[in-house]
Amino acid sequence: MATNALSAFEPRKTPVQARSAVTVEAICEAAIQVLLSHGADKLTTTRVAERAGVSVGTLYQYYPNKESLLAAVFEDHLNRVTMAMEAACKKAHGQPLADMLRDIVVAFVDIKMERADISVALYQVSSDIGGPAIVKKSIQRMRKAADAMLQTAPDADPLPDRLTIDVMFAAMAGVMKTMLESGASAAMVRNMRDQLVLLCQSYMAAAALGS
Amino acid sequence: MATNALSAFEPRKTPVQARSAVTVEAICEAAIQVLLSHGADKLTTTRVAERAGVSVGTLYQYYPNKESLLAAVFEDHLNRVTMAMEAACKKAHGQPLADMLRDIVVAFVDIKMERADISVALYQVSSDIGGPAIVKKSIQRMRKAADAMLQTAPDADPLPDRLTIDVMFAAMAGVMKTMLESGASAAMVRNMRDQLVLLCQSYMAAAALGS
Amino acid sequence: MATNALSAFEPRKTPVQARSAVTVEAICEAAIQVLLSHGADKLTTTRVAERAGVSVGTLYQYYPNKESLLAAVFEDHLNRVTMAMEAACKKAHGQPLADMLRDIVVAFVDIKMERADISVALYQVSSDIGGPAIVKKSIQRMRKAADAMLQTAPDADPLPDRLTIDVMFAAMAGVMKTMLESGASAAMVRNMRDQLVLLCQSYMAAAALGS
Amino acid sequence: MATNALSAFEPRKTPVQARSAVTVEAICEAAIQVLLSHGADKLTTTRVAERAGVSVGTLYQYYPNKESLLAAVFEDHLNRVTMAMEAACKKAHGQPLADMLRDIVVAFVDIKMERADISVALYQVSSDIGGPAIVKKSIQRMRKAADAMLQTAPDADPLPDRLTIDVMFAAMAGVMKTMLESGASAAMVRNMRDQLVLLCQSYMAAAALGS
DNA sequence: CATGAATGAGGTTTCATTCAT
DNA sequence: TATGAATGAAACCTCATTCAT
Repeated sequence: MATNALSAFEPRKTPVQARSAVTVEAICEAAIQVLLSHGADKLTTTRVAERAGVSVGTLYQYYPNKESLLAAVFEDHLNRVTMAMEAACKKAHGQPLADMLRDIVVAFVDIKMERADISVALYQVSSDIGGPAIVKKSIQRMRKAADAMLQTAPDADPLPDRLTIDVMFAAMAGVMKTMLESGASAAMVRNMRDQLVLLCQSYMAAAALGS
Repeated sequence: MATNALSAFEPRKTPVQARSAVTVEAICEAAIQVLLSHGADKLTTTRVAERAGVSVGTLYQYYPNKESLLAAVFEDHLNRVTMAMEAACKKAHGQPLADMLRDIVVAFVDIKMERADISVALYQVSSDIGGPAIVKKSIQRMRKAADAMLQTAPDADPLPDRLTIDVMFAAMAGVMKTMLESGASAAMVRNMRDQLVLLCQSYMAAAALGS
Repeated sequence: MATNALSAFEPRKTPVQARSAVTVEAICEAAIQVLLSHGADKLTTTRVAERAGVSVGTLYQYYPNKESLLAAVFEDHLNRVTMAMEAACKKAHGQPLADMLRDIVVAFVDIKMERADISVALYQVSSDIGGPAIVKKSIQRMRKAADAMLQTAPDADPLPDRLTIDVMFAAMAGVMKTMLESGASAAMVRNMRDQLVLLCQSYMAAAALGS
Repeated sequence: MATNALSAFEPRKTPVQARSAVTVEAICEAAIQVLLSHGADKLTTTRVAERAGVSVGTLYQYYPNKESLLAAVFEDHLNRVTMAMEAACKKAHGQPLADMLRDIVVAFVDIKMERADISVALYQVSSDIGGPAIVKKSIQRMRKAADAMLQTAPDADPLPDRLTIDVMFAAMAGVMKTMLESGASAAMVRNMRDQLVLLCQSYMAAAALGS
């Protein structure tokens, strides 16, 4: 069912030729640019095509409708974040729990800040395109990676359960979102990141005791 | 500046007569209903008026434009949440820190769940109506109430700083949002609430030590 | 099923105010004008609205889409024809069969020629709007009226069966259509009409003998 | 004038090579398939090319535009019908009038039913491509063949005039169309065919007496 | 004050056609 | 010759907003 619902947002054709790949990339990038400069409600397919330097028709060759374009951009962004998190989890295998948590928080904040503008812009369109459903898939991947990582921690005993991990990620996302939307400075972000590390570490420790 | 930007969203006239108050209430409620049943992008002023049982013209007597209506609904919801939190903070004066945190987390989760549908619905329109700005005001009030509360805690030493409190609230909001959007059951919400209590308590304790 | 399929073509709201009725009439008339002057494929809702002296939005207040507008015009025309035929049938009650047939052929040709331009124009759009289904309803009414009429004929023995009547009407329609599309002169139409009378009379007589 | 107007619909190049002939045939057949499965307004050149297993570009090598393709298909169909009728007329030379009429009605119904789907499908596009003009040419050929045939009838005296023949053909076409559009069963078609024979015979006999 | 018909700018989407490869 | 990516004019339709009644 969820799959069916999402199918309407799937890209129309996969670019096989070099020319096409460039075009698709340009369209996605243009969508982000327009989102940033005009806002979600002023984002029109015509404007995106214009900014991408192609005609509207071309845009519609690759995306069956406006929503599918935004969903693709959204998914792409989430994909980068998720992959960065997976990499961070893998890299942290075998470390003590506290170090693990520090590393993934840092990785999360870093990847988000790297394209902070996009993150903020995409919050705007999330609801129009079945954002929560896409997020859910991303969360599953992250949870899986975190699980695998935690099992290699020498001092994670007992292992945190699923709920604990989900709550931790949700807290991270929430703090990050608030921070991004408030337009925080680099220094503030650093402080916030440290707090987030502390939050995760203390919460995980407490959760271990409490269970 | 922020004030000017927001002025466009202010309601047009204050209902002084009983009849008007009823009408305004009906319109707001209708807006929520439409949001829930049709989604943000299918919400039209005509549809809202229809559902409220009045004509479009009447709607425009009370709200100068669509955004002001949505902003009013959004603000109203946030107001309820904020007031509930202020009340909870006040009520918890003088208690030990852990109890305080438990109480406000419980209050937060309860008030959000009370009209969970509205919360979810409003996430959709938040960005179109300067949501973050409205949220910021709400956060300020909550921080103020929390500050006042914490100063009466016998065991809060040192007092948590502003960043700590903000991070805590942001974490709470993030976890709550994820939970609401995942359509969690009552039982899951209870579990999540307990986790959130744990999170806040452990984080506050750790923050006190760390500073 | 047929009803459901047609429901998409139903007018959107019934005009209750005097102003509206005028508007609706203007739109229908404009649709015919555009059909005549530009042809079916050049008929756009914008053009129709322009010709009617209203805005596109107004057009869409009364018809949910282009097809429903054309279907309404089509149905209206068919209605006039059908009513004229019903009247002619009724008027011919009690006459000898040959006179009956002459009268209804004359009535048919006359009513079609009266707005010959519209008839021709509507052939163009018939298929886009479920024309055959609408026609079927009209035929049923005409068959019923013809049946009632024939039963009062002193010399119709045996009474023609349903197939015979349907074939006769189909033949009439076919001849009429060919004639209209060939842009025949008034004199040619008169001749054709006489032939059609002859055709119906001879066919009915033969059918009576043959059964 | 008519010639000029039609010139835009002429095929672009005559397929001289075997490969081309196959391609053209595939395109025509695909056009019919699309017409049947999607309807006239959903028929796009791209879709036709797809179904034919060639690229749009190739389609445009053989037909200068969409209309010329449809016109070609239409004309081709009419051609088959006309040729079948000419053959039937020729074959009936020298027979009594009643037999002649029976034979050509049977031939007409048979050839139409042979590809009933195409007939119905083509009614849809007839108006977009100057259908009546194409039909007129076909009718002329059929009239000529019928004339030649009738002159060999031992019992056709006086010979029916042009109007009579035209009316007869128009009646045949009208009855056939109504039948096809109503989706009649094979049995119904047989009955209708018998009626049509009767109609033509009686009408021709009456026309002979009346003149 | 309430109504709801009218407005029309502007958004999304389609599709016949071309042309560089 | 065949391909199919690109084009962009133009179609359909929506909906926030106004204003005469």
